[in-house]
Amino acid sequence: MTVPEGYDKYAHEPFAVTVDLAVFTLRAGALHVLLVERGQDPYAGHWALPGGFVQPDESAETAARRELAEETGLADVTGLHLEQLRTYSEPGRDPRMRVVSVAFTALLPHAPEAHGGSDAAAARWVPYDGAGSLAFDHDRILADAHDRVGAKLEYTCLATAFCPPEFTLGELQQVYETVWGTALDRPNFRRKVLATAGFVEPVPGAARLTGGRGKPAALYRAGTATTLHPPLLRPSREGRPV
Amino acid sequence: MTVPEGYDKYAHEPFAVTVDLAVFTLRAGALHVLLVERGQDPYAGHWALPGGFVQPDESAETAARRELAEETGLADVTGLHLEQLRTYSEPGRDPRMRVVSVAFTALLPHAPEAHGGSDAAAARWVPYDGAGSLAFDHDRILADAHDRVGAKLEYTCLATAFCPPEFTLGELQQVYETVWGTALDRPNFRRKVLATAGFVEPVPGAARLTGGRGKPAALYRAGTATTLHPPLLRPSREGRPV
DNA sequence: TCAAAAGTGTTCGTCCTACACCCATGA
DNA sequence: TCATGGGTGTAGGACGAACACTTTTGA
Repeated sequence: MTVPEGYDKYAHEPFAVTVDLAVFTLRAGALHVLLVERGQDPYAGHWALPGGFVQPDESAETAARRELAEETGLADVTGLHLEQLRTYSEPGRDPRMRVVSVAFTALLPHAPEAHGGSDAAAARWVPYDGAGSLAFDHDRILADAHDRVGAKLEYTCLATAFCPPEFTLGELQQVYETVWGTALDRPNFRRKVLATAGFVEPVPGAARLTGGRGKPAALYRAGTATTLHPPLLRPSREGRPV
Repeated sequence: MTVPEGYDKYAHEPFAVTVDLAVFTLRAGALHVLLVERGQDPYAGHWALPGGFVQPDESAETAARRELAEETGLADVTGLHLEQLRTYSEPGRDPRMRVVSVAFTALLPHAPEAHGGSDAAAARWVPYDGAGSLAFDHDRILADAHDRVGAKLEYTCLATAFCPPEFTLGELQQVYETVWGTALDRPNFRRKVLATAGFVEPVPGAARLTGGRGKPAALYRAGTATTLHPPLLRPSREGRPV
C-alpha cells in the first residue's frame, strides 16, 4: 500500500521535494553543462545544478520543465529532451532540512547564451570537464547524468536531441564523439545510422556547408524510432576484447 | 540550488515520501511478483505493490530494503538485488494526500512462501501475467519495472540475481526465457555466457541433476562483471529485421 | 534401451572494422 | 590546385543463428 490508513499527514517533519537538472549541450565541440553560482551558504560561491521546489499542483516532470524554461531563458521548451535520472534522498544531503530531490537530464541542441530568467543567480554554461566540486551531492548527480547520456547514445536515438531540427550526419557523429570522447570511423558511422530504420530521415534536396569548406552535406531530420537495434556500441570498452 | 534561502519548511502542505517495491521472482517456471491486498479504501480489495513511508532518518534505498525484509519475511535481505526504478509524483496519484513515491525493483532467487511480516495485510506471490488492475498507479509502476528488468537482462549480468548462489547454465537460461517470454538456443546461449568474461565462474567439480533425468549439469557462481559487452540481445524485437 | 537434459562441433550468413578512394566546395 | 569535409566501395574477420551430433544420467 502507498499510504497507511489513519496516517496523520502532519505527524512527521515534512520532506521537501525538489528537482535538480543536469542540462547538457554542445558548444564549440565540447560538452557543456548548465550551472548556477550559489550566493549564500551553504556552499556560497560554489557552482550547483539548477533546480527548485516541486509545487503542490505539479508533478516532478512539470516542475523540471518549468525550471528548464526559467534557467535557460528559452521561450519554448516543449519538445526538448527531458528525462528522469533518479532520486537522491540521503538524509544529510542538504544540511538545512530533509530534501528529496528528483534529478533530471535535459539535452539542448543549441545553447542560447542568455542565462538566468527569473532567478537572482545567473546560470552559465560550463565545460563538463571543468565542472568539478559542485555544491551538495551535485558532483555525483552530474556524473550519473553523464553516464546515463553516454549509455543511452548506444541503444537509443537520443543523439538527435543534441542536434537542431535539420542536421548533417557529420554533426550527429560529433555528438557521439564529444559525449563519448572517442573518434568514430565516418564511413561506418554513416552506414550504421542510415541502416537503422527510423533513426534519421533525409530532407529532400537540402544541403548545407559545415566548416566553410568542403562538400555541402545532406540534411536529415530525426526519425520516429526511439531505440537502436542493434545498438551502436562505443569502441573498446572495459570488459570487451579490443 | 536545492533549497532557496529563507525557505520556511512548514509553509507548504507537506509531501509524503514513500517507496513502492516491484519484487520479482521465478516460481515454477513463471515470473511472479509480490503483491499485498488492500483492506481499506481507497482501492479496498485491490492488490497493490508493497511499500511504505520513508522514515526521517533513512534514505529511500534504506527504506526499500527495510520494506523488502518486512514484506518477504526474509531474515537477511543484504545482497539481494535492489535498484531504483523511477519516482512517481503525479499530484492525483493518491486521492488522500500528496504522495511522492520512489519505486524500486527487487529480484529474488528463491521465493519463500512466507508472507507478510509485521504488516496486517498479507503479501502473496502472484503470477506476473495475472497481476492486472492494481491499486493507485501501480499497474504502470509494475509494467515499467518489468520493462526495465527485461531490458537490463540484455546488457547487464542481472540474470544471476534470479539464481541461487550456485546454479546451472540451464537455470540461467530459464531466467532469460521466462522474463522475455521467448525461447533461446541452448548451445548458443551457453557459448555466449561462457565467452563473456566475469559473467559466471565455474564451481570446480560440482554438478547437479536438474530435471531428475538427464546428464548432471555443471554448477556456476555469479562472476564479478556487471555489464555485458557485447550485449545479449533478445531475438526479433520491434524495429529490428527478423 | 529410451527419454531427457547437458555439452560439442560446424556451417553459413550478417554485421563490424579497416582502409582506400572519389566528389564537391572555398581559399 | 590544394586543403577540407562529404560520400562510396570493398576485403577480411568476428560474431550470431541454426542445427546436427555426442554424452550422461534415471526410468
